[in-house]
This record gives sequence, structure tokens and C-alpha cells, in this order.
Amino acid sequence: MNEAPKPRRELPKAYDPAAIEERWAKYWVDERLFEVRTPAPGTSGPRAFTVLLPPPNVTGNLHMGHMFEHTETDILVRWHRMLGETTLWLPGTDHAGIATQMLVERQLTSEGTSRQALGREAFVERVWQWRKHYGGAILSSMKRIGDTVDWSREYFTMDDNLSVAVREAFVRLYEDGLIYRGAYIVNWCPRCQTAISDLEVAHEEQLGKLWEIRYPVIGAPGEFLTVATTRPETMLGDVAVAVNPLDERYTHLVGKMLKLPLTDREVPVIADDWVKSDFGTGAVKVTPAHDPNDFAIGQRHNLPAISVMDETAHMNPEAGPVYAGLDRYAARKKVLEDLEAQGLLGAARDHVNSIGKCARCQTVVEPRLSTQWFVAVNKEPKSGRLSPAGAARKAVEDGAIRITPDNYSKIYLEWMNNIYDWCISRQLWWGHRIPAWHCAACKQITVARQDPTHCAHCSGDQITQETDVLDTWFSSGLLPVTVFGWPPPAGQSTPDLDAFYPTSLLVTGFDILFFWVARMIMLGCYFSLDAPMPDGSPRTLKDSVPFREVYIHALVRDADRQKMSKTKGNVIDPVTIVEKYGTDAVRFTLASMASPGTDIAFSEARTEGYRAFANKIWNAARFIFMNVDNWLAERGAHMSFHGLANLDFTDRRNTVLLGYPGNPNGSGNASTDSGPLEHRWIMSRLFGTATAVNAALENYRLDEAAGFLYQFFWGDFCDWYLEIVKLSLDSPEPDKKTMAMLVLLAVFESALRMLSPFMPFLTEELWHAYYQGHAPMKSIALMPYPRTEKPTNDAEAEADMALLQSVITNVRAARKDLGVEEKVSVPIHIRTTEEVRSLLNANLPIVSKLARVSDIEFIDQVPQGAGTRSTPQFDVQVVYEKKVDIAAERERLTKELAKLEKALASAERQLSNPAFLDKAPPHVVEGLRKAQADNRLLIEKTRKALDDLAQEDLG
RNA sequence: GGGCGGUUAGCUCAGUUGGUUAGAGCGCCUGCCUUACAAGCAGGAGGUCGCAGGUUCGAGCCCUGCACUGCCCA
Repeated sequence: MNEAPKPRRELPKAYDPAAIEERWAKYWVDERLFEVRTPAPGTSGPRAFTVLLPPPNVTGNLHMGHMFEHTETDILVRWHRMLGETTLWLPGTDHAGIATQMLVERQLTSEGTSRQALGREAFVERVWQWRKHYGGAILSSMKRIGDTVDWSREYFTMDDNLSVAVREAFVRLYEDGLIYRGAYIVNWCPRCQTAISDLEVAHEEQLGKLWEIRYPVIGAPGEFLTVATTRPETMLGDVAVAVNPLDERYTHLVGKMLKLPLTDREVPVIADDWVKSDFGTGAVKVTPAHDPNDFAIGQRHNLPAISVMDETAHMNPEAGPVYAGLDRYAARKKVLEDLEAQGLLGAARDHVNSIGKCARCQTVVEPRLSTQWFVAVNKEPKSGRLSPAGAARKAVEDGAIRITPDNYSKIYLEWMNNIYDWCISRQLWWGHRIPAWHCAACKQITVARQDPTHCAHCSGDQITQETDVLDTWFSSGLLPVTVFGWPPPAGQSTPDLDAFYPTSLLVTGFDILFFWVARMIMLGCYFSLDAPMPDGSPRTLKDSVPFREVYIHALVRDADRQKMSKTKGNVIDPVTIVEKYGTDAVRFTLASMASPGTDIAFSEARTEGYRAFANKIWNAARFIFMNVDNWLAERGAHMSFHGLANLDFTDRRNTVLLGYPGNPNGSGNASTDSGPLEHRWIMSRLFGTATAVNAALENYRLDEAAGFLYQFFWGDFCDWYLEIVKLSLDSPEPDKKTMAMLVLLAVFESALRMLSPFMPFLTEELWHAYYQGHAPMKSIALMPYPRTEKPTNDAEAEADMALLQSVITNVRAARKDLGVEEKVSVPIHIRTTEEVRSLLNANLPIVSKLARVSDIEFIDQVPQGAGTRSTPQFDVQVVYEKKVDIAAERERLTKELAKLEKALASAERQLSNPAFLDKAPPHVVEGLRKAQADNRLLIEKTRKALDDLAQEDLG
């Protein structure tokens, strides 16, 4: 077992993330702190919280989007773990068929060879080699940024066990009638030479032309039907021209034949509703083999489909000898020239059309007629279950899956309602090869779990395996069940499915809501039904979902809100930023900007700010350690955690304070109920912050949670509490000092735990330093998260402290008005109530120290004018002889007066309205009355101050 | 063309079921090397909440229209 890296108790003056982060990152992995054993069957442990990592592409590197996604997930995962749940975050990568194949092929090209030269088997072996050597880059980055995943369960979609499951799933869907093979128009990438799914096509608006071509009408010399097209080269594959049946311009032509220019074919004029009369000329050429809409028309009218291009988007012999061999764009040029020459080319108009490009290589996609494998997502299987898409809709409609932000549910359902059959075959070599065999004799297909030797239909042995592989998303869509051991033995479940399925949460980006999320839901709901519930009862839709919650995170953009892209050159590499500012600062930046549904404009300035925050905490720790070490040394004691020995980890009603550490005398009750104000106040703020942070995390408001922590640590703890507590730490009274020490330590320890999910490295370092090698756990990440069932805020302490702060701030401001030097202590005069007076008297040292006040005199009337500040509760005057900047003072007072008068007017308007008094809730009316009274007084005082100023100016 | 969002301080964003004088971070201005922290401390400036109507005692928030803008789908 490794010792925890020894944190230095004597901290360097400045926080240096580079010095600590790699050490802890390695420690977390080496110690296997976040591995989760499968609970033994029948045991009922604490609730499990399970998250499946959306598998990054095995060829990929960590980019800002990953960093953000992982930060959000890790915060939530660490939080749940610290709440005592059995927390499993499962990492892995997918085999990324097209991307990986492309990459290795590029290597081969540079070596002067090719995939074809190598042959399929050797090529696949080569890809495995590549994966072994380079495929883990992103996983290393995950380790570096501290993702608390269970590395022992890491998966890869091409692993043996997952491959067996993928094959089983394919065979099952085929047997259930949900997988079929058919000839359809698919999106074909001529560069990748494979079919790709609808989702892998990115549409782009592009300025093109709409050409008009005249098709001669047969039997009517001189008459033409003019069609409009954006892709003239496809006319060589036309089989008809379609017009709208209601379009009177063309009714007389329907049924007639046209001469197809540049060919010797004749094609009919048909009527179809789909044609829009107001588009182009109202007549469209029909090319079923090269356009999805035309394909549909072709189906409706029983037209043939003539493919005029090959798989590389060059014209084939069907296009005719003149054009065969030309690239599609060269062919377009030639077709246009030839039409022009024959006088058949009409007008060419500018036209913005949407061009589909391959999401991988940006090549313009060619709709292509080919034979592919499909999942019939809208079909109900023979078993009578819901169709995959039907179940996936119902799961969200019924709330079995909750999507956050919830407007994505609508988008999801909208999309699911319009989903088409899913093309799952890819013409690649890298991937799960489709387990289907074609029989040369009877032409039938045999789909089997074990490689067959004979055709299942005619028993012939002339069978060859299908060459296509499966879409990567098919295997990643199965992950939620396959990573837990699906398929189970017949009629049974698996221990992992029992313990971890359905998973609790999926954190992912909007862009793969359909790519992957919808597919996981379809496949998860389908296949998990095989496994009964842990108690043996049948699984229903509610428990068949792959996850109960989906949190859709936003996009990370650059500081100018531009999408990051390699072509724009504005990509921010998270690793570079991490090295510059520290992982914690980057994580905190992302968390604090993670308002659900809003894209993040990532700015380094912001990260710099949060590095300053980390430094602030670092230095607070330095200060605390310096003091506590002296104090301990005086007693010959060291830090320990007596309270923890008795800590019941299952009693999670209150984990804000885990007992008071470092209490070497066994005495010194740290109860603060009646203690000094600052202790009661900081405790109240601590509990209040814990409540707020937990509530925010509950609602995926990481931005709010980060904000609360920032405010507490910097605002409350450092700016106020530490400054005040210095008085007690320097106190000659031992009891006072002990109490301060204990509260300070307890609050700091708790605050570190609260911050830990957000800044795991810094807090780990400081937490270990805190315990000087006597830490109660191997990691702060295994400690209970500060939480309390009953919010125990001390309203009185908070109100008193607010007043004290107000006095201090007003004195500081008045000092500035008079130009008092920072170091100089000055006497003040205060006019206030008896109550405030006694509060101030009880806390005189605080006011003296924080506002640099030498003496306080309570008087009945404070003169208005420079150096005086007024609030509803008090008037305070800084007594100091110095010339004031009259112009500046007048400006300030004038502005102040305007503000007050505006507020007063607003209050008076409302209070004089009977309807308002009648209908507004009492506390609003009361508040307004009080504000009105206060403002009247303050206005009077401000006016007086202005008058005095005028006098002074004259004098 | 269909759908979904956005418009609040110089920048990036919060703003709970409508309720008292709209907040934060960064940036900016002024003064301070006060022994935890100059990656700091203290004080300060800055917004008629895109525009126009409407509902309401009361609108940044609800409704209608408009303008600008982003994304997804076809």
C-alpha cells in the first residue's frame, strides 16, 4: 500500500498546483480508491449511484467539451460518494469505426501501402496495434484531471465480452423481425466509402444555382417541359418528371413521355403531391437512385432506379460513354455544356441550398441507392413488446427518464416522433462484423450466434459472411446493459445488473442526445427486459430504462462566444490551461459557469480569478497552520481527530461538523451557542452554505453551488472571520484562544470537505496537511459531505453581524471621504439605539481592528457633513481634521439623494394606492412602510449634509 | 419552411411561484507592499432589464406584436 503523499505542513507562500496535482492524481489511481465491488447477491447496501461515461472516441484527445462534461460529472459523482452512496462511475472508450479506420489508413498510405493490399485480417490486426499504442490518450488525461472513475471496470466496445453481446443483440433483433436488409437511399460518403446515418450528416447552407433544363415532349414538336434542378448531372439517371396534380400548367402533359436529353431514354410525366408548384418551375426531375425524395416518388409510382455513379462518386457506364469516369462535378460541368450546346439549358438562378457533408471528413455526401441493414425502430416485435422507438418515447413521456433542462424532453420527443429506420451497416473493416452469411446456392441469409458452416435454408456449404460491420453507435447504444454482463443466462439477471441497472445519471451533450442517448434508451429498454428485477419479479418499462436522469450540459465556446473549431483556430486545449492555472481553477471556472442550458464562454481571465481563489484558500490554510502549530507545540500535542473514532458514518443527519478535532486536553467545549458573536456567526454561515450547496447540487445548479462556496470561503471566512478571529488567537486568555482555535479548525475542515468535489486537488493537499499524517481516511473524497437535515442558522447572530459589518464598512467609507491614511486609527462618534450600542460595546475590539478605530464615543447628535455616514440604524462620524474634496463629496451626496428620493417616491406611490394596501401581502406593505420612514429620515440627513457642504464651500 | 432558445453593467452570466431600492465574477477608477495571501486589502463608478403594447395594486419575470440573434431539423 502506498503512503499518502506527504503534504508539507509548512506551505509555500504561493499556491502552486503543478507541485501537488500529479502526485494526487497518481495516488487516487494507484490506491484504487474509487473502485466498486459488485455487492454480493441479496445484500442491501446503501443506495447505488451509477454513472456511465459517454465513451470518448478512442482516437480522440481530451478537449474542452470533455473537460467540462467530466468536471460536471466528477463533481456530482464525488458529491454522491461523499453522501455515502455506493458510487460507480464507469469509464471506457468506443472503437469509432470510421475515424479509427481513416486514421490507420492514412498511416498505411504514408507507408506506401493500403488496406486493400494488407487484406482484411491483417488490417484489423493493424488497427488493434494502433489502439494498443495510441488509443489511451484520453484516458491518461482523465487520470490527470482527477476523474474518480472505477478503472478496474474500464470497457472498450470491441472487447471480447462486449462483442459477444453485440452479436447476441443483433441476432435477437433479427429473430424478432426488427432487423432487415434492404435497398434504400442512404447517405453515402464517397471519401469514406461507406454509408453513414442521417445524424452523421451535417447540413450547410451554400449558395448554388438552380438550373432550368428543357425536356422535349414527345409527339409535340417544339414543346418542352422545363424542370429546375440543383444537380444537373443526376439527370442522366432520371426516370420521370413529376408535377403537382393540381398544377393546371402541366395537367395536359401528365401521362405523356419526354425525351431525356443527352441520353436515348424516354421518361414519363407523372403527378405527385409532393411536388411544390411554386418551387422552381413546378416540375421536378425524378432520380430515385440519387435523391431521397425522388426515391420515395419512385416507390410510389413503381419506377426503376438507375444509378449513374459509383461508390467514389464518379459517373459509371449507366451515365453513358461520354460521361462515364468523370467525377460528379466534372460531369456537372460537361452536362451543362452539352445541354447549352443543344439549346436545352434555360435560366440559371442563384439558389441557397442545404448541402449534406460527412461529419467525419466534410466530403459532400452523395445520396446513394444501396443494400444496407436497418433496425425497424417503429416496428413492434413479434413478442408484442413496444417498438424500440415507442418504448423510448414512453419512457420519457411517463417520466421513467427525466431530462434536465426539461425543454430537451420536448426536442427529444419531437425527434423520436419523426425517426426513420436506422441504417446500421457500414462498409468498413474496423468494427463488429455483421453475423450474417449469404448462400450462393439459394441466395438466402443465415444469421447466427455461432459461425455457421452450412446455409440454414438449403444446407448448402457455399456460404460467405457479410462484409459489412455494424455502426459504432449500435454497440455503444448497448453499453448500459453490456457493461453489466448482458446477456444474462436465460430467465436470470447478472449481479451487476441487479446492483447497478438502471444507472442513475447520464451527463452528456446535446449533440449526442440522438446519436447515442436515444439509441441507448431504445436498446436498453428492449434488452434489459430479459433480466428480472433483483427480487425475481419481471422488469417493467420503468426499470428497463438505461438511466433515470439525463443531464444535458452546454457547449464550451471561446471567450467571444464563438464555437471552437480547428479551422477557426480558436480551440482551447484544456491540458495547456490546466498546466497554466491548475486543474482546480479550470474545474471551478467550468462549474461556476455551468448554468443549465447556457453555453459557456470560456475565458482565461475567469480561470485566473479562480486560481486566485485557490491561492486564497491556500493562504488561509497557511495562516491557520501557523497558528495551530504554535498552539499545539505549547501543549506538546499534534492534530488528531478524536471525534471521528465515534463517528457513525450511517448517521448522516448532520455531517457539517465531524466533532472537534485537535482537542488535546480533552476539554474546551466548543459549543458556541452563547459564545462570541463571530463564532456563532461563522457557524451559522457554514450551515447555511452547506444547505444551499446541497440544494443547488440536487438541481444540477453547479454554478450556484460554486457561487455559494466562493462567497463563503472568500467573503465570510477570509474577509471577515479570519480577520476577527485574529483577535482571539492573539488573546492572552487561554479559554478564548482555545475556543477560537477549535471553531476555526472545525469550520475550515468542514469547508474543505464542502469544496472538495469542486477543487479535489487543493482540498486533498490541505486536508492531509491539516491532519499532519493522522488523517482519518485515505482521501478527503471518502469523507462525509457536509450536510444537515435541519438547517440550523442563527438568525440573531447573522443580523448582529450584518449590523457590525455595516458599521465597519461605513466607517471605512467615511475614512476615504476624509482621506484618512490606511494605517491611521481615528476616533468615531456614533448616534444609535440602546440596542445597537450594547452590541457595539460587546464587540468593540472587532470594530477597532477592522475599521481602525481608536475610540468610540456614543453621542445623541452626530453633525452631518463630510466624514459622516447615515443608515437607518445609526449615524457615524469619523473625527479627523482634513480638507475634503468638496466637489466629489457633493457629487456623492447628490447621487445618494436622487436614489433615496426615487425610492421614496416609489414607496409613496404604492402606499397611497388603496388597491395595493388591500391586495399586497402584509410583509411587503410593512417593508415598504419601514423603507418609507427610513428614507424620509435619510433624505433629510443627506439634504442637511449638502447644505453644510455649501456653507463650508463658501467659508 | 418547421421547431426550440436568447436579448439584464464594458465583458461573461445569475435573477426562485410576479412583491420593498435588479445581483455576481472579471474588467475599470482611487488609495494602500496593514507579518495568511499584491494571485492581496480597502473604497468606488457603472444598468430607463432589445422595442412597442397589454394583463395586474404591482412586471426583468406573465400575454401579444415587432426587431435582432443563436441552435436543431427538413
